[in-house]
Amino acid sequence: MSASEQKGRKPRADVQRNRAALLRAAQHHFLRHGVGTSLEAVAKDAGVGPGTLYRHFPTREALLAAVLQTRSEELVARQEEIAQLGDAGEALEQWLRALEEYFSAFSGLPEPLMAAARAQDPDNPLTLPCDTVITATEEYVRAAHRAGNVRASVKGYDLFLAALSVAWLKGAGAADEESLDRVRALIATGYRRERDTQA
Amino acid sequence: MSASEQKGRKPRADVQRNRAALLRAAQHHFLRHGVGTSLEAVAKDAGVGPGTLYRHFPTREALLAAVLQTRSEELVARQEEIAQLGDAGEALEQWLRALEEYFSAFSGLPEPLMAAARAQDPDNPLTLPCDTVITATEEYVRAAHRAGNVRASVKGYDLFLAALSVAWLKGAGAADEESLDRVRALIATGYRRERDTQA
DNA sequence: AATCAGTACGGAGGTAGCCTCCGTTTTATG
DNA sequence: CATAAAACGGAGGCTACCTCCGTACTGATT
Repeated sequence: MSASEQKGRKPRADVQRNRAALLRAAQHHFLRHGVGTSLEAVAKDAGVGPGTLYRHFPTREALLAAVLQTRSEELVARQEEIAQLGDAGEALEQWLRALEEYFSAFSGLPEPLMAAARAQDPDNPLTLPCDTVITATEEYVRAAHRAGNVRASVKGYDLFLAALSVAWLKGAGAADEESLDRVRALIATGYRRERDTQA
Repeated sequence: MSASEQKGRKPRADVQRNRAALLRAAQHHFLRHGVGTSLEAVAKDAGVGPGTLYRHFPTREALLAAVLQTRSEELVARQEEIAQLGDAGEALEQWLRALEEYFSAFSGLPEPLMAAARAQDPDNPLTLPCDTVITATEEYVRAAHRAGNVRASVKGYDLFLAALSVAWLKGAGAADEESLDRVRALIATGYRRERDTQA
């Protein structure tokens, strides 16, 4: 018993079934309609009543965090790939790109993530993943600092915010890919340390 | 008769009265609770029924645009101040700062502005102010390009998006002023053309 | 197999906000 | 003062949120 398991009773079958159905339905709806989607619709789609949904996931954030779990695992995988890279500057760049994709998983996701990042509310289920990526970003920045790839004034949290902003721009659909690429380049130019200023 | 006035009948007194009361109440509520505030509460506060509110302002955006009018005028005033400046780079910088403040007038404002900027829907009352500031930004960027203060790859629309993003960060309350300042600096470093790379 | 107790289910129902429709009231005008 | 056009306002239909509690299900025990 590592922590909070095996209370002596086998978990009920319907609980697991419903939880899985809810997660499946929720992912579908979040993808299709963004994080603001109707939770009642999710419940109906999963074939359960609203009460069941709220028992499993007391808040929208709880459901979101659970659905996001899959993406978090992808992010970890990306980190392992990135670890293969020799160049710390390149690693940071790829990490920021991965972050941005993570934040763009569902339209409207940046909003609650930001709220969680700021509030540091231990009851918010998004706080944990949020803190995790912030810490990771800080480490990438630290490495890039040591390698001299990034301006000294740049902090990890700043780049977290920048990635979140770009994801917001993307998710709100306000910008075509070209504009987004130029904004990304703008930010990259902003944090990179000039070693060879090309012309 | 310039366009659509003086239809032969004097405008009713109650119409003007109610409109003014609605605008006053709306500004108050937008300031206090953000752009997502309850419109019914606004109506009640203005002392009118919901029907009256919706007759005057058929959509939330219409009300928002009307309330924003005052701020737009402030922005024009800022433009005149900025016009006094000799340096195009300085002018651009101040304009972006003014833009950011404009976008931060109410919490949640960047969202509908972005939607309006993208959709180009002539029925959306926010499209006009949005286009206006985009055009103005493009002009400041053009001037700064000519003066050699800004990288050639940077477009006005990019900086509009950047200002909107910073306003979003600010309004969502996700960042302390220090972080925001560093993000602003990051962006500024990104668009400025390096002439004297300070050490 | 049958019972039992604990757990989970589900949907009814209270709350809130959106927006519309239409009978009533206000208003400018002759 | 009479009249018609214009505006009012609130009732009501809708959707979504979230909770509460009687009922149903499930795993354990005998």
